[in-house]
Parts: sequence; C-alpha cells; structure tokens
Amino acid sequence: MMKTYNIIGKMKEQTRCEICGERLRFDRFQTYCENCGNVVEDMPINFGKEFANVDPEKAEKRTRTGSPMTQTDSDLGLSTNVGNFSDLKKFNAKDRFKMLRIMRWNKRVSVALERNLKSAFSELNRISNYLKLPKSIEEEGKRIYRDAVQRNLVRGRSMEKVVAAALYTACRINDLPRTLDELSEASSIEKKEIGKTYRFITRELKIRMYPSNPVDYIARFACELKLSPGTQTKAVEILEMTQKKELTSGRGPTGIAAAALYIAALINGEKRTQREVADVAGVTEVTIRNRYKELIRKLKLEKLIKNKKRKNLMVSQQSS
DNA sequence: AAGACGAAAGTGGTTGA
DNA sequence: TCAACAACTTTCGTCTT
Repeated sequence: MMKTYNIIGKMKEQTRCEICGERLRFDRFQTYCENCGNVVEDMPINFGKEFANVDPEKAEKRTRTGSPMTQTDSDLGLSTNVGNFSDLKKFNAKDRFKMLRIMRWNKRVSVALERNLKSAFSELNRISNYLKLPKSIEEEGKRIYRDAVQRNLVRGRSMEKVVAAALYTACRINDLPRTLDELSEASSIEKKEIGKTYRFITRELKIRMYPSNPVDYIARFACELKLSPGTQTKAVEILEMTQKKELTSGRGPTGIAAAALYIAALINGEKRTQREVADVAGVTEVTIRNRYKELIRKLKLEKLIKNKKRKNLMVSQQSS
C-alpha cells in the first residue's frame, strides 16, 4: 500500500500536539511531541539521495530522491505510459488514429498486468509471512515472479504455483533454503507441482542453481529439535568432514543434514529418535538410517558411537 | 512398548541412446 | 521418446533396549 505524505501541509496545520498542546518536534524519522511522546507521523519523505548505491561514482549520477525503490509496489513505482494526448498533435490523421489505439492497448495491458502482479504479490506476502522469511527474500521472490510474468511463463500455469516456486527459488539463491514440504504447507500446493514449476522457471529464466548445502539446514533443524549450540557446531563439523570425503554428491541435502544432526546429538548425549529428526527434516527414518550408516562408516565414527552407548548404559545401570 | 534396523516393492526424476 | 538407473519413500517384519 502506497502512502503519500504531505509533510509541508502537516507542518503548517499541525505544529502543536493535539493531546497536550505543546509544540511538535521533527527529526529525520518522525514528527513527535517532546512533552507527552505523542507521535504524529513517522516515516516522513526521505529527502536524501537514494542510498542503495554505494559506489561513489555511480552515486553521483543517482540523484533520484524519495524512498528507496522497491519491488514491493506492484508497478515498481513507475508505470509505463506510451505517449500522451498532447503528443497526438505531432501525427497526421492516420498515425494519430494508430497512436490512439496503441495508447489504449497499453493502458489495458498495464492494468491487466498490474492486477495480476497485485494479487500475486499479496499471495507471495502471505506465504513469506507464514514462513517468516526476511524482506530481502520476499523482494527477490517478487523480482523472479515479475521476470516470469514478463517472459510469459505464467500463462497456462496457476499464479499460485509460480509464486510458490519463485519464493522457493529466492530462498535457495540466498542460502536460506526451505524444503519443498514447507513451501507446500504454506501455499497449499502440492510439493511436486512446486518442484516442477521451480525447475521450469529456473530453466527459462536461466537462473543457475547449485544444489543446496546441507549446512544451511542445520541451524533451523537444530532449533526445532531444541538441540544445544554445541551439537549444532558438531553437526557442522561432521558435514565438513563429509564434504571433504565427497559423500554428499547425489544425495538429498536434507537427508545428509538430518543424519549429521542425529549423529551429533548422539555424540553429545542429547539423543533424539530417528523419527523426531526425520520429521523436522522432512525425510523418512529409512533415509536417515542409510545416511547415518554411510557417515559413521566413512568417517570412522563407529568407535565413538559405541563408546558413547557403553557410557550411557553404565549411567543408566548406576541410576537403577 | 518403543525405537532401531533392514528388506522389498513402489514413486518420480534424470540421463543417455 | 523411452528404458535404465539412482535416490528416496512406504510398508512391514524382526531385533534391541
């Protein structure tokens, strides 16, 4: 939603606080009353240059003022207009007619496009909020969706699918991968549909994707399993060893992450059942078992685990 | 009784002819 | 386009704790 502020007008008509009658103060961020703390208005117009560009050379050229540009407004804050009525005078009768038609079509197309983007973005917002994704990823998702629309990739596909896929892609790009299951739950679209659309749009938009890194999942899974930071670190160590031995290729990253966490928890005496780990990682126990077996074999962790088990046994016997 | 383990059959995607 | 194939899932019986 676009808010317009008329600060000059406000300043003129409202220099005193409505509540206590004291004079209002202004700073860069808000208009407020020093006496009673009443905030009359926050987020005023940004009078400075756009600060998105840090490169000093380019920064000189960027003299657009106002708030930073954002993908969040469905028309980027700038809509296209083809010609205007005063331009019409420049054409002869025939071309004038043509021009009129183009203008009319452009209007129609932009309205349709805008309507599409608006509903798509509100769906995208909803999913992103549900998954508690950062703003930057939301923006990325919107950028991807916009590209998809412009390349005519949405036609014949439901908008929701493309939105879900765009968000999924955005997460992957920013190394905050969500599982297809999570996206599926948030968007109520089938997992395989999202996957299919995801593959389609990354191919068509030539977005090069690398397989996601298991390490990126650890923090989130560990948090859900309420594992200690030490265990998390251990799991990451295990993953690093795993990657050195090239055990990760071809395997599902979530399965590997899950197995590493399972092992780390076992070693640090915070045991979780395979089922618990499997559930948060969105894989089955069988997969964890398979990965687990591979990992402890190749990383020579068998002894460690066995010792641990023996110790646990002793502890339980002592207590009983 | 719950968890771990493993075999067997099925699913969806990739690859190479 | 189709068959082979690798990874993963589902299901189920057995063993361990």
